[in-house]
Amino acid sequence: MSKFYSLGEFEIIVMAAIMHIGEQAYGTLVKEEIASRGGRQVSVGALYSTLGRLESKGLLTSFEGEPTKERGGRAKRYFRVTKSGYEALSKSIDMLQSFITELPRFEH
Amino acid sequence: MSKFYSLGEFEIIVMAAIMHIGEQAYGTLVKEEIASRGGRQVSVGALYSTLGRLESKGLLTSFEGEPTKERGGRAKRYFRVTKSGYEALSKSIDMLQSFITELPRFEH
DNA sequence: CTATATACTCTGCAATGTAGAATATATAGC
DNA sequence: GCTATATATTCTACATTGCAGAGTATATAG
Repeated sequence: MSKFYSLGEFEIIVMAAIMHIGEQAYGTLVKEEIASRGGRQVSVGALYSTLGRLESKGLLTSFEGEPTKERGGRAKRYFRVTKSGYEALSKSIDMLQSFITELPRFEH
Repeated sequence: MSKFYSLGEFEIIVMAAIMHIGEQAYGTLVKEEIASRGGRQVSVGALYSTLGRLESKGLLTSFEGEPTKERGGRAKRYFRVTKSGYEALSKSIDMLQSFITELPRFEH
């Protein structure tokens, strides 16, 4: 029986961003996806420490890729959401949705 | 200009639960609302420390109420979401929605 | 006045969130 | 083959949020 992990807010964003990107998901691209989709600034440190923690819990896996063709540089590390990662993400989203859908209007 | 607060996952749940309850929102009832709506177990400590932190940031306000009519006991402390609290909640929700709506299906 | 129900406060620690410097490693051009 | 530069990740350190349970306060009932 695998442990159930409840995801934090940023963890949800990172996991979802990886799913949106698909096969090409690697650190820097995830960072850009978050910036463009959510309009949210992310530091490299914030992102990679979260990626590492998610992987150590088995919610993500990663493998080495190749450097960028055009200009070179360090090799990419690609990330994939695992089955249990997807389950944790789904549960976290469902729980959140039960609170944030049909949120009552604010009355001063 | 008021500071913008990005909310954590549990903070979102607590704020939303208070809005769902409305005028009668006080600690123990919020705890029950979270348990029934989200199916999520919450300890008293987790809840009140979060309520206190949200209030100290001006996202919630509170005031003393009366004890339970039927059986007595300690007086309730009622909570209300403030205007800036609602704004922070809305922004956090919008950002999350931009990631979790139309989430791609998982493919092994 | 004591038993009990209701409700909140306190204390301490674990987990997540965040930033930016440091490091690694590829290509291009001389 | 050096050096400059672009690409990308790792490391280190600390702040904030999440979480649990014991402890305290205070009302009514009998």
